[in-house]
Parts: sequence; C-alpha cells; structure tokens
Amino acid sequence: MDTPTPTNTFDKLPSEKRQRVLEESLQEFAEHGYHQASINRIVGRLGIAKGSVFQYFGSKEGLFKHLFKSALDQIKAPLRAIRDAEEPKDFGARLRLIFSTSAAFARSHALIWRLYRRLIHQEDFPLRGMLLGEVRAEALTFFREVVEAAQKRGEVRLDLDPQAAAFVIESCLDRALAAQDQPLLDADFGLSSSNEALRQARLDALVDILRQGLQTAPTQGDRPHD
Amino acid sequence: MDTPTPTNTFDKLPSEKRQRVLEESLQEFAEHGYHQASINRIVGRLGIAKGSVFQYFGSKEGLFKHLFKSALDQIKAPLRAIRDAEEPKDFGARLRLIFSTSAAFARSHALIWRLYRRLIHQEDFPLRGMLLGEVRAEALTFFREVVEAAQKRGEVRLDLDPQAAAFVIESCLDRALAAQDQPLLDADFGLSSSNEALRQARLDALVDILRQGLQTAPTQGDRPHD
Amino acid sequence: MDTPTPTNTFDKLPSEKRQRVLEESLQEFAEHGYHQASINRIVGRLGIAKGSVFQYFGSKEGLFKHLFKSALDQIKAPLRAIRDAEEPKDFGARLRLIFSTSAAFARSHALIWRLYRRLIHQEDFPLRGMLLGEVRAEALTFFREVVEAAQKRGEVRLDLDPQAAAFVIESCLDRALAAQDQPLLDADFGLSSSNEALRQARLDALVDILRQGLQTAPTQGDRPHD
Amino acid sequence: MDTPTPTNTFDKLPSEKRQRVLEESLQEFAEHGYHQASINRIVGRLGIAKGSVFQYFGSKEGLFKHLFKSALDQIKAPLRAIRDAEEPKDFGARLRLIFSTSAAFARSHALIWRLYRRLIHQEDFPLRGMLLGEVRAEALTFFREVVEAAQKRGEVRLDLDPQAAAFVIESCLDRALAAQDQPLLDADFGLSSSNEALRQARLDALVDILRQGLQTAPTQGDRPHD
DNA sequence: TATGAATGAGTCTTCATTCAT
DNA sequence: CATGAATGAAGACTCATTCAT
Repeated sequence: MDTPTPTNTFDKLPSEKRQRVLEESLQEFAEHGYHQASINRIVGRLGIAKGSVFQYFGSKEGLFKHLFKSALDQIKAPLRAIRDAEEPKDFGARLRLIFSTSAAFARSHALIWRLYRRLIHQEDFPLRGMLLGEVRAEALTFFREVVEAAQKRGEVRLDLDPQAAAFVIESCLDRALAAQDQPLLDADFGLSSSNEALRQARLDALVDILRQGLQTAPTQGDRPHD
Repeated sequence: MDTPTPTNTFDKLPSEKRQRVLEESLQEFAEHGYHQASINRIVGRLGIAKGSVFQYFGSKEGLFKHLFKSALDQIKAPLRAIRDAEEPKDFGARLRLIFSTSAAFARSHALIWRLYRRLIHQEDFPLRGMLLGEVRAEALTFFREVVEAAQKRGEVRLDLDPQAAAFVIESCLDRALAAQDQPLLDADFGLSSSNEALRQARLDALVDILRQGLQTAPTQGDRPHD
Repeated sequence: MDTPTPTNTFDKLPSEKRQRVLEESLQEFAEHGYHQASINRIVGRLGIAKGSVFQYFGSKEGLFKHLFKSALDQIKAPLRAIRDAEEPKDFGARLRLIFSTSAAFARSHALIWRLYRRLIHQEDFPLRGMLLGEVRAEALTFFREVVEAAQKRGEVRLDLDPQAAAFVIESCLDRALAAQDQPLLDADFGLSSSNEALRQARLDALVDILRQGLQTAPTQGDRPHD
Repeated sequence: MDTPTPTNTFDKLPSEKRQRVLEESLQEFAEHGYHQASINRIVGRLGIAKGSVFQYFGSKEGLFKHLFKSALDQIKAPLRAIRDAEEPKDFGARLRLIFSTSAAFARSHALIWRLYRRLIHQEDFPLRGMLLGEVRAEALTFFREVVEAAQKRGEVRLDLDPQAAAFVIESCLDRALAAQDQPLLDADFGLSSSNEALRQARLDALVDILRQGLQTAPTQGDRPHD
C-alpha cells in the first residue's frame, strides 16, 4: 500500500508510455484537484486498463505522489537555472528577471503551476504537508538568499528582515502567476492579457513597487531626503 | 427546479437552529471545499434529516450559495467599518491598521476566511464567477481608493499605478491571512504563532516593506533595454 | 386511510378552490402519470399547504381516486348526450356523428382523455381495475347497443357479433383520439393536424372503412353481388 | 458522459449472464414502465452489484435503450418472416394469418409486447421519439403495402386510402394484442381466454369485420352535409 | 382546519479498489 | 504483467406522509 513494490513496474515501462501516463494524470489533477480527479477519466483518455494504474502506483494517492514528484523534477532544473544564472549587476534587475522568467515558465507549464497552486491553497490533499514542505522551504530560502546577497552588496536595506522580504516577494509572484492563468483573479489588471508587452509592463510595475515601495519619503527619517 | 416555496422555508426557522445549520455547513465547506463537502456529514453533525437540507436550500449548490452570501453579510459590516474608520494621519499608519484589523478579523472568523480562500484559488466552485466577481471588485477598489487618497495627500508616489499598488497590497495581505491560518504556509515566519506580539511585528514588517520598498535608494536609470 | 373521513373536508371547500385543486391535479396526473406525478408540484402551483391535500384526500391515492371520479362525472353527461341524441336515420351517419363528436369532445377535454388513456394502457395505476372496469363496461355496452339497434333496423349484418363490432369500433375510435393528441402516434395521417377539415376527412375515412370494410367483394358468397 | 470503454463491457459478458440481465430488466421495465422501474430491484433479482449495471450501460437510460433495441432485434426476424411469407391467395386469408401469427408471437413474447405498448401509450419514456419513430414507421408501412398489394390484385376497393386502412388495421390489431394480455381490456370478449380455439374465433371475427365492414350494403349518398 | 417543517426510505449515479483470468 | 469485470460504500436528491402548532 505504501511503496508500490520493490521492483517498480512503472519505471520499467517504455518511456513514451510513462510520459503519456504522467501527462494525462497531470491534466486531470490540475483540472479537477485531487479528490475530484477521476481515474476512470484518466485511463479512458489513455486507453489503458484501470487495473494498470493500481499495478503501477498502488493507489490514487500513490499516483498523485509520483506525479507530483515527477513534476517537481521537471521544474527543478529550469528553476535552479534561474537561481544560479549569471547575476545581473543590481538587485532590481535580478528581481525583474526572476519575475519574467518565472512568468514565462509558468505559462509554458501551466498545468504544473495550476496543480501547485491547488496544493498550496487547498487543505485536503494527501501528503500535502510532505510535498508542500519541501517545495516552499526551497522557494523561500531562495528568495531569502537573493535578498541577503543584495544586502551584502549594499543594494537592499540592512534593517530589513530577509524572511519578511522573501515572504512579500513570494506572495506577489505567486499571485501574479495565478492571475496570468486565471482572468478572474487578474480582474483587468492585465497579467492574463494575451498582449505580451502589456504583461511584461505589469510585472515590471509590481517589481518596481517591491523595490521602491509605495511611499514618497520615509516617515521616520531613516532614509535621506534628496 | 421546484422552488421550495415562495416564502423560503429556512428563513422561518428558529434563529438558533438556522445559525447551527449555517455554522456546521460553513465548517464542512471550509474544511473540504465544495465537491468534497458531504451533506451526509453535515446532517449527521446537526442531527437532522437529510431531506431537511434540501427542503431548506433545494440543492447542495443552493446551500452553498446561501451560506456564502450569509458569510459575506457577516463580513461586510466590519470590513466597511475598517474602510470608513476615522482615517489615521498618514498612509503607513492606515496600512498598518488595515493589516492588523483584517488579521484580527480573519482570526475570529477563520472558517469564513478559509472558505473565501478556497473560492479564490480553487476553480471548481459553482457560482464562483458570480460570487468572486462581487467580492474581489470591492476589495480591489477599496485598496485602490486608499492608494489614490494617499497620492492626493502627497504621501504616495504619483508615478505609481494605483491598480498595481492594490494588486501588491492584496496579494500580500491575502497571503498573510492564509499563513496565519496555516502553519505550512507560514513556514516559521511567525504569522501562525500564538504569540500575538510576534504576529503583530511580522505584519508590521510586511507593511514596512510595502511602504518603503526593498532597496536602499531608488536607482533611476535601470529600466531593462532588451 | 381508506375514506378520507366521514365528514369530507374537501366537499366543504368553496367550490372555486375545489375546482382549482382538481384542475391542477388533473394537469399533473395527465402529464406525468400516477407515480411520476408530484404532490409537491401540485401544491406548488396551487399555492396551498402540502398538508391540506392529505387532509382532503388522505393520500395520493385518495386524491387520484377522487380526481378520476370527478373527471368521469364531468364527462358522463356530455357522453350520454351523444348516446341519447336524436338518432340520425342510418347507422353510418350515427357512427360518423359519434366519431366527430367524441373527437371534438376529446379535444376540448384533452387532459381527461390523456389521463384515461394512461389508465387504459398503463398497468400500475392504483385502483385501475375498479376505475377502468366501470368505464369500459359502459363504453363497450354503448357501442354494442348501437350495433344491435342497427341490426334490428336491418342496417347491419345480422351474422355479426355485436361484441366484436363494438371491439373494433372502440379500438379505432380510441386510437384516433390518441392520434389527434399525439403527433407521434398520428404519423402524418392527419388526425393531429390543425386543419379541422382534414381531421374531419380522416375520421370519415376511418368510419367509412368500419362501415364498408376493406374488401371489394365478399369471398364466401355471403353478400349479394350487385 | 464517460463511455464505459470503446469496447462495450456488456457485450463481452458470458452470453448466459447477458441474457439473464436483459430478461430481468425487460421484466422490470415491462411491469413498471421506465420511471417506476427500479435498478435496485433488478440487481436484487440478479444477485449482482448495483455498480455493474452502470458499468454495462452507463445509466438507466442506457440500459433501457439497449434493452429495447435488443428486444426489437428479437422481434424483427419473426415479424419479417410474417411479412415476407409465401402470400396466401387472397387478402382475407393474409389478414387472418397476420392477426393470428402476431397474436401467437405476442403471447410468447408477452413482456416485449407489454413494453412496446407502454412506449406507444406513455409519453414520458426517454428516447421515445427515436425508438417509436423507427418501429411505427415500419409497421404502418407494412400494413399499407399489404393493402396496396391487395388493391393491385383487385381484392380491395380502389377508392380506399391505404393509409387509413393501415391505421384501422393497426388500431385493431394493437388493441387485440393488448386485450389478450390484459383481461381488463378484454372485458369478456374472449381474447384473453385460455381457450385457444375461442381466441382464434375472436380474432377471425375482428378480421371479418375489417374485411367486410359492418353494414349490410354500402349506402352511397349519405356523406354529411353540415 | 390549515399549515409546512421534519422525516427517511428510496432514487440514480460515481468511483477507488480488488482479483480472477 | 495487463486486463477489465465486479464490487459496494458513498454521493446528491425526491417525495409521500406525519404531526405539532
């Protein structure tokens, strides 16, 4: 019931079939969420026997777990590439790059992102703690490190709590990615527009606010008047 | 299909019972989402017959709709009170007040907030468009107005797009409220701590970032060229 | 459970209300048949309390029984009028008159006729035996008498079994009335047409066949060659 | 919605089981009509799980459709045999043969016939239009052709509308078959008697009337004037 | 007497899971 | 190892009937 079997049947499948199984499952889980996803529909689209899914993964939960981990694997490399990319000179440019690259990536992997958002915001996924724990720790750590690095270079205020900064950045990015996938959340802001230039401008506007803040001048005298 | 009767059955119930029904339903929908919510469980907890729910609301969807609208009604008054409150002198104080009041309110109405978050982030709620449309328009308008007012008073940069500002503020607040309800999302930041002072400090840190931004000094000539 | 009560509540109602109750019930039973008829819908349309129906009639079955008997009462007078009408000189004219009058009557009382057809052809009506027994006996007797009278006058073959004749006449009339109410049964014959002259012509064609038969000449020599 | 699979589950069952399923279902639908038929009862009698029926047919409607079509298939061959049989010399003999063969057939397939009558006379069957359309068109065409053939041979009056003739013949046959299955409709005429000779005599009496008509001699100048 | 809230058995339907082939 | 038929618990929903008010 836990691990499908020592000798994992699924892994021995021709990789083409393996891929199709995961793709259709991703489609189903992303579209319907965990409980509402139907193995009937998945095997229907795949044209394979229902029993096979259980042979491969033991249970619906097993399928989901495998699927999610495999999706993470697909994502990790590109995301790490973003992280480890040649750092642009300044923090602002870096942030802009992160936002636009993430947005492009989320567009090209819409289903994975949708599934990820479901996992974040829906409490009744199995293994949610385990799966989410890993991912979020990594994401928040990443943003924190970006901020800390910028602090070391003197580009970001030293009195800033890097954790708080990471929290704000991630909130904003996450919502932006959601909005670009869901017009209802976009609410005419423009992130779900099909006009790429407009989307880019909106992302820049968000980054700009994160960088410069909302206020004209600090209230407490902790930044010099110019 | 068969409207229960012109004069709604549920409205005529003793208010004590009415309240219990709504409470248990809210509990169920907040905990499980729409599809996974079980009317069997609801009536089980209530100790009433399953048929009654259908006499009251006609369908699961009817129950959900009624429930959500009634939740909105409960929320609206306090939120409007926040909005229309004696405005603090400056924008920063106002933002801090909004965050802390919202957080307090979301704590005392955790289930409503949980349900609202599901509605926002889960795509398969019935009536989602309708319900969400109403609410989000109001929320975003509110934040935009707050920003615009501050711009008029010269407290917020005039070159700022109020819509973008509202987007950032709402993303951040929404995620903060989620985090305080769900340790997994908090990831040790402190918003889900039971220590009220700590929570307040964290909220202030977020607001501070929104106000002042991340960077030490605005760099002005760094817009991307490619 | 059997008889609603000695002092029948329903009979004491203002006749206007009584009528409405029966009309709406007729509508419902005619449209949906016995089991599929819904007391919910009936009281919904009537705007009265569901309990009232049970106070008046004790049960769904009681309502149906009362309804059907009352429908019969409404029908009987006009049908008897047809029966006892000034007899036209010859049998053919009489038959034509019966067909056309019945058709006109069935058109103006479509619901009753529909209900009657359901009772005839559907086996799962309560009290079917009792209700149907009465009616059909009367109808067949009527046709038999018409035939016998014509035989006495020498207009109809004496070697004819009046019962068989009545059977044929009734089959044909019944189907014609059904066809005029249901295009699917009419199958382009013309009885469900909105053109009255056409309908009349079709009825006449049927009567003509009943009178004269299908064959050009008797095969067995039992009718004179002319 | 989810077609059980391209290759229909039910068709692959051992034919013995397939047969039992169809028999019990036919029994249920014939006895109770579509809406009142209970899948619970069917599976109860079959001793199989409720889910199986839905695996086989997808829905109650699917079961009914399959059942009806399979019943038609059973019927068609023998009925076509009747139609295409070596034609007896004269029209009267042919009609008698059709009536007696149909009656025999309806006796040995009482349930199918009962179901067919329900479909004809009950308006709330799913797919009624489709199913009925097919069957009735064929039946009426058949009778019309029989009449027309007889007209060509000079055995039937040429002034006769073949459609009207087909209508009368079918009305009469349909009612006769109903009567032999339901004593209530027979009303002591004898078609439901267990005495085969009597039944045959009654059928012959009906055919005789169709052939020769009711009247002693055709009256030719009595068309209605008003 | 009229009301209509409460009931609960019954409806069709879905689905993850098992297991003999 | 793949298959897909069988399962049965659970789902939403309907409805005639009862009974306290």
